Amino acid sequence: MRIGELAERTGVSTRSLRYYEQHGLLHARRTPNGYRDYGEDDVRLVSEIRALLDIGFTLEETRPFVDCLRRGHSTGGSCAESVEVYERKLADIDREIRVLLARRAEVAAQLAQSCPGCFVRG
Amino acid sequence: MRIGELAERTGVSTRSLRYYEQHGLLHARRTPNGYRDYGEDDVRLVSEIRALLDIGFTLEETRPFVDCLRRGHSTGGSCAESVEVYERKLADIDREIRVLLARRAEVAAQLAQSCPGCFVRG
DNA sequence: GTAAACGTTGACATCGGCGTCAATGTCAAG
DNA sequence: CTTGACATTGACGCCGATGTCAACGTTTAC
Repeated sequence: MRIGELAERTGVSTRSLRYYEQHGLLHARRTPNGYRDYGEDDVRLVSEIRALLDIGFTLEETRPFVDCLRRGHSTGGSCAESVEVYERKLADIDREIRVLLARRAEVAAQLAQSCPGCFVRG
Repeated sequence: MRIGELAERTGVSTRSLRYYEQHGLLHARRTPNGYRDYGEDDVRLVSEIRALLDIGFTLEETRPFVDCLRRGHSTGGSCAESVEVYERKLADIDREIRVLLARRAEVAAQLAQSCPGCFVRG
């Protein structure tokens, strides 16, 4: 299928698809006229990428998952490297949450100080 | 005092000080030779800006605080507009935290699924 | 007089994922 | 032949705060 169809079926813009390819996450065959030619498997790959990006992964971090799928695994996460990324990501998220909680506390404290009448739930 | 001294006393780069001024948060008198000339009060203003930026406020959001100080209040947060920003910020942070928690859950779930042996604390 | 240290403005680079426009090629339908 | 939908590559814009460099003026100390 051509890029337009892949875009439509995955809900990803053609711009993004080319971007993914530019970064080596997607490989497209070319038809004689130079058009990109994708197979059914690519729908899966793109879906995996999107799902991960939506959860906050960077494009780079999706690479192990894509590689994993391409190696024939049923899930992008069933490879050691993917698991590592999962765990790093969990740690990242936890760190971010701690930062936000600390920040929240600080803001709440300052608010309480400068506005004694303001109640802050939490 | 000149910009170098203010930078040193506040721990803020001269680049940043000029940036704050460019965005109307700082006003500097000029000496005859064109150098910026700051007063003691400006140390306070800059400290307020930095403190807020460090807690995750945008430069724009620090404006009410600066204005508040400039109007003679002892604290940047003791004005109605500042309190509003505080509250908006708290809401923002809470929203971000919720997003991260949801994200964390999702990542943990996927990890658990693709790596049944991996334990995830939380 | 001259070097060092400081000041000035202006402009480009960063980061990430993508929108968007431009200039141009391809192909199917009328 | 022409129109329109689709494809190609390349490049700029965005967002926010700041680093950094350039090219130049000022002050201080020797």
